[in-house]
Amino acid sequence: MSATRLLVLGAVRRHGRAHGYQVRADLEYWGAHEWSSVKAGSIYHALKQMAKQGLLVAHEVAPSTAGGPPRTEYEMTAAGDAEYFRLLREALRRHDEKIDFLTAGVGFLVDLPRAEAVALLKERVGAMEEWRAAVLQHYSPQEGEDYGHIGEIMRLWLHTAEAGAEWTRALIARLEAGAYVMAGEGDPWAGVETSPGGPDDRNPS
Amino acid sequence: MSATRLLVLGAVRRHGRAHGYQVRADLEYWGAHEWSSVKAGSIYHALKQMAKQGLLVAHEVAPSTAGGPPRTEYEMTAAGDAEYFRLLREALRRHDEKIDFLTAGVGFLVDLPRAEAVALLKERVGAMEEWRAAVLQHYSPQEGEDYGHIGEIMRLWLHTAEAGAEWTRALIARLEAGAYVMAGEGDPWAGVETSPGGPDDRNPS
DNA sequence: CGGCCGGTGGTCAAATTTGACTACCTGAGG
DNA sequence: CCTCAGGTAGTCAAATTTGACCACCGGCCG
Repeated sequence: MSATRLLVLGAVRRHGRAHGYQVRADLEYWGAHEWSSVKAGSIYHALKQMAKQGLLVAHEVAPSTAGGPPRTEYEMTAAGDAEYFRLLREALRRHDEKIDFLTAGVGFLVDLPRAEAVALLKERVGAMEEWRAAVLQHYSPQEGEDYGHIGEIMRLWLHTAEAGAEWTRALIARLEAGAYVMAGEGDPWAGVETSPGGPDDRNPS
Repeated sequence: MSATRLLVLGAVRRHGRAHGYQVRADLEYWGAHEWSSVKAGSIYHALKQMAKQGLLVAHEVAPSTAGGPPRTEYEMTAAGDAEYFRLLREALRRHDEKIDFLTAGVGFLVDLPRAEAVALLKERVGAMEEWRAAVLQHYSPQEGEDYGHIGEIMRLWLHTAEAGAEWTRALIARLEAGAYVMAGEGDPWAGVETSPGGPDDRNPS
């Protein structure tokens, strides 16, 4: 359930067929390096791995148009498409995953039909509320107990979760009000560029 | 800059000397499995690795008090202590790290003198505010631009960051009001248990 | 024309994480 | 007394991530 696979599958799917560098460039353009530490190396690894697992097919391709070593193009398979949607749904549904996974899911949100996206997000909110109640229950100091500064951890998580729930509710409202073009409503990616230039790799922090 | 190393170093430090299972039990008791996916395997790896790097020294020890294979105890070195504080400071200072790293930092907050902790947290808030301004600047839609649903990613991050900043400010206030016993003020860990029992490993999700 | 800078496309080793698995001992129940 | 559940302590292979590095090409500057 990693963000990497979702991002890479999503990028390849967008083009139908893509080589590693193109995926890399897209992710860079989408600002993925800002919120999801996906390094260049992981992309090539993920492509190879997923090809081995039948989620993609690899095509060897001649030395390329613009200098550099020969490149390999990858194409989605039916299995890859299924896995993509499985990951996408998990990303939106689960509240107990790393935030970069959710973020990647949001990036591909419009690949789902509107009703399903809303349903998944509502499931998310519900799970967060349950979780919140469970934490409060478990950590409410009983007689003579004192969690000391450890209580701060709980506060931090409750605070973070509350913010996440708020954002989710707002997104649901926007979707229900008809925001964005979703799957089955035309081309969701119209107007949203993929990538004009290449990535910028220098000075990786 | 991983949460694992900070957690493991912190746990060993707490006991002065500890074997892998003890660290594992502590983390479990602290609820670390709830917020920081640190798996048992990683703990043993981290211990060995850090021993190899001179942050810990390994002592071979006889078959143990309570059944099971012989265990290895690890002890902090001066270098380990320095690394611990380096990680701890980074955890509190950086706003651009994964949340489990921050959480681990909070767990060990009281190992720092009060003034330093407050200073680090203030640095954190400052950095978040700058970051926020930069994002808003960069993503304010110009003439004819439309980020479409990609704007949701930015909203999510701004929202999350805002919640983090709020929590941080509140924590600073509590610290300035004298909450908790910090380094140099007595025993910060008085009353806060380490671990009474063992970890529970079944049904790992 | 020579050199070199930056973009292109990728490989590689090392570190880390993950999840399953092993092996031992103790105590309770039959 | 036997067995079996469960706690104790850790290993291992496979997957993944990280960060450094390589090789090639086009164009620009002097």
